[in-house]
Amino acid sequence: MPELPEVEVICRGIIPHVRHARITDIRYSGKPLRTVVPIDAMRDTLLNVPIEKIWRRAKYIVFSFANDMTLIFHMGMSGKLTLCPPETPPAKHDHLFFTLDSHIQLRMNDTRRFGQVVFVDREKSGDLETTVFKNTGPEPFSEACSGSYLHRRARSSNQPVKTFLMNAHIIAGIGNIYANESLFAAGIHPATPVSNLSLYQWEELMKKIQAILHWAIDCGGSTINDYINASGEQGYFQANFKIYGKDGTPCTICRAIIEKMKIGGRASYFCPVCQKI
DNA sequence: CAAGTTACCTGACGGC
DNA sequence: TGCCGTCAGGTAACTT
Repeated sequence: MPELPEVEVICRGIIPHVRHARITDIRYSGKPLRTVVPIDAMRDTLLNVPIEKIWRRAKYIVFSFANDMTLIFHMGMSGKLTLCPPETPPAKHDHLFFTLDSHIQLRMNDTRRFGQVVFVDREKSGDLETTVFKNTGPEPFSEACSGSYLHRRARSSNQPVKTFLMNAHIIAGIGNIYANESLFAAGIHPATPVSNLSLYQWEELMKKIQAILHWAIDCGGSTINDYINASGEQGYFQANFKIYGKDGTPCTICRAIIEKMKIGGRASYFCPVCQKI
């Protein structure tokens, strides 16, 4: 599921059902996630406290409570937040169950358990950007995340551009799929050393990144309405993949056969004609 | 010290 | 059928 668009879709889907609600009960499967689940702190401080605000930062979903405590979820490779009636039997890999006073249950399901839940105490909650997110790069839709910003960060590096885009310390929210798709849209070979790219190329790439992320959110958004009923909910964007997973098939632009290579240990797809180093 | 590798975990898939 | 290796949308801690 979870790159920026998927996390954004989950977030938008749960907001109407969760905002202003209070958690009345928290249960935990006991299975370890990527980091220790702060079950005691959650039970001690969050029960019956209104949830004030829910938003996305990078690939994280942040819940802030009326008592200034904050809870942050990361979905890892396979995590989801789902809503269901509280009496719904636990599904395989449901790990956290938050019963709400709105007679709904928010669940975190995560097959591979690379996800995490971070509890942030009152003292640090006020300034997440300088604590939890101090090493997280700017949001792709923000002013700070411009072509010139990327150009500057790339100056003294020979990293492949795809690895650079997937580095959350440089720019937030881009994973393997959207790195591949954005580079195809921009006509840039994923192995291109970042120092080779001109300011103009960074500006064009940044526009493609934003357009593709917006498009993907809109596609996922079409399933938001029935999110509460959704079992195995999916966005539509995979129907629009132009390069990810398309090795061996013709490029939609030039009909050349799409190739696959590993870059930084991750599957990378490119058109050998349209994407130049 | 930038950049490559490993570790965390389950499940799906292909080859034999 | 089943056993094995490989791979999967992320990230941080390692090593080189």
